[in-house]
Amino acid sequence: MSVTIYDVARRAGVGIGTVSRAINDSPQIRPETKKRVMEAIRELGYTPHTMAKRLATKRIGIIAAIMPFYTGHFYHELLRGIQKALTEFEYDLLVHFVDRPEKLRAYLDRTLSEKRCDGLLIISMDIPEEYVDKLQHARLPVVVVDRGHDRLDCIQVENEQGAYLATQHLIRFGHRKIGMISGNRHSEPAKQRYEGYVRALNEDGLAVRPEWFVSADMLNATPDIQQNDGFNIHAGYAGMHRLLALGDDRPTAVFAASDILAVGAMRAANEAGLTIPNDLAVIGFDDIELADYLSLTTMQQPMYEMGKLAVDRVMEKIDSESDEVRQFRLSTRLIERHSTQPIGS
Amino acid sequence: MSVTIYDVARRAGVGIGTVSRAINDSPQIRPETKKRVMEAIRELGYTPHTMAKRLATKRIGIIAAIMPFYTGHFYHELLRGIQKALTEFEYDLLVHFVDRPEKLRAYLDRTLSEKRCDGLLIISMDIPEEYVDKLQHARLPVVVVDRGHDRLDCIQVENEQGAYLATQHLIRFGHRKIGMISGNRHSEPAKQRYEGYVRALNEDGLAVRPEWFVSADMLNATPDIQQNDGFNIHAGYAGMHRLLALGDDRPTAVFAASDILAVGAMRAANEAGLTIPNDLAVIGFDDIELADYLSLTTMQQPMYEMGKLAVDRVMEKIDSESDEVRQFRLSTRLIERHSTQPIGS
DNA sequence: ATAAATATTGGAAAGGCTTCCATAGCGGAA
DNA sequence: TTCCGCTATGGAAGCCTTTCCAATATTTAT
Repeated sequence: MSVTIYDVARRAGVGIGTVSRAINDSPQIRPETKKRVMEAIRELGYTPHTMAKRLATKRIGIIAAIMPFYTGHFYHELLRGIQKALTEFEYDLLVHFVDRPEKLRAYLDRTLSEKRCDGLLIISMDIPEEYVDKLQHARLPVVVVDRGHDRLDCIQVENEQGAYLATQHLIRFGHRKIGMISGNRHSEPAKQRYEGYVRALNEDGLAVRPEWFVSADMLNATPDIQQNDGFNIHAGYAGMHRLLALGDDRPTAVFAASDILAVGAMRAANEAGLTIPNDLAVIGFDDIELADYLSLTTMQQPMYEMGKLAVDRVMEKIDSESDEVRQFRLSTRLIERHSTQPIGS
Repeated sequence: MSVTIYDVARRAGVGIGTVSRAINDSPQIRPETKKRVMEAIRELGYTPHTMAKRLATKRIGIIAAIMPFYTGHFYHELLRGIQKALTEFEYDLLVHFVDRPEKLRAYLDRTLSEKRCDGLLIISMDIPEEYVDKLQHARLPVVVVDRGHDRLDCIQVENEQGAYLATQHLIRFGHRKIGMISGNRHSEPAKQRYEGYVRALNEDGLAVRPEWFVSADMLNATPDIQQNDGFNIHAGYAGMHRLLALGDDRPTAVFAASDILAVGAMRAANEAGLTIPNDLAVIGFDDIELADYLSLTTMQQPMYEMGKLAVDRVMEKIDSESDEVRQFRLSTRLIERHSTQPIGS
């Protein structure tokens, strides 16, 4: 029914092996022969059968990405980096969005029981221990993105260092009373950023006051506030309210563990009649689109690079078959805008 | 090397056909035989080879989605719907983000020359005429989402009707001077929404004043303002500035062709000292996450349903092999919040 | 008990490609 | 002219399923 290499071979007066070599840019073929084959291919309108090829080569040409069902700039940029790199390898991207942890298990089971991709990118998700074993046993190349891992390859941003720099930035500008608003404390990035915040404060001998730290899980457990692991606008808003309730004892500057938290926080502050940065300085983390628009000082994460690196690494693993595990850490960059300024200026 | 059905067949003491039947829940097998086979499968740790299966069945189990590289709630929800439906069919989703129209061509060429999916969803994109022919000729099931099309199956929201209802809502609240801020005029949704806006005005005998209509392409061609086809926060901001420059002659209410435009517009209005909804009413279109947060009245698009419907339809086409072309239109719903209120209340 | 109908089963063939090995063709060295 | 050592070529075998048809086992009807 459809045109196969046999048809092409007959038409070009060559063997099927030669046709295959012509298609795959093998050096083992005379240029003129190749030309004749290519001509036959064009005449017959031949297109290679992808599945047959995959069966024969055992290469699928697909990388799967599993990621949480969050929206936002972070994933957008990450995907852009992934896509860019993948296109260069002529690989396709299979995405699977996950909204609940059980779904991750289900998907991993399916991926492991049917080989549907050559490699896997697990983004912003914690991997149940038993699946780490399964993944390693199946020898499926995996790169964990936006989370650290000791037994799997991983790529993450220097969260601790970034938070340290952000807090230091506020200290440099003369702030002594520095609060932090965070997503759920138990999430990996939240923990690391908290540590960086504390380190910067300690280094300058500033107080780490428990009441100046608010995280989403400390607030009402409304679905709004818990979504996206507590990194959402509502948590930022409610968190800031909590800080403002402290009255005169409130922080004069706030490090928000993500830009979207900062946006909610700024809104609460504005509504309370505070102007930013005069009455309150705010620094975020991520550098989302809205940050530029609202002139929010923030720590930029190299998301695009992270995506690219993740793909490069997983392709490397696919090719090498080596079991070596490598951890990558990318650094953040301070983007100064107008939500922070030297005190008294 | 790897375990195949032959190994399973030998172990279970049956033929390979029987193994295949056991795996695929064929009714043509005795329950006890099936049990024996399943046992052998477990013992050997057999997993079916996906590519071989695909070669044999000519079913790939993948739907590809091509979509623009926009971020935002709209695509988020759409993907959620797509994913949900696909999971039910046990199909995978291949996504390809496109940032420039040439890329669309390149991807379509690749998709057409190698059969890498069973069906295609083309989202929010205009399809070059020549590719319409190619797609039809290749008999690849295609559903166009968020755009109309006369020769291909398509699913879109009732843009005209939605805009009509939005404008009518403003009129009902007593507004007579109603402006509109839009993305690029040449984009399909922008055109349709403009028509709805005009229809509502005409119906009530209100003036359609050219200076009350601003679209992204009428503004400075900075990259910021042109991104996302003019449906972005910067265009909303600049557009509102333009309207405010009209002084006393400015509209008292504005229909923004998307929520994100409305957000920019509201910001400009706030900065100019106007309060919403008292000094200016604003209605958006989309119902993005931020709309709820900012209490923006808007027209909600059934994006999740759209995604689900798109998948259902493309699966239907895959199964039926019929060439029938169907157009779907989903209606929008008014979500009243606080950015609009009856005049004088 | 026996024929007829039905339910199960086995395995060859098909699906379309890559790869490997044997063979053919070629130019240059002896 | 005869070999040798390359490169280029042909095509069988292999990748792993599904499917179809023939063969066998089991029921059911008589």
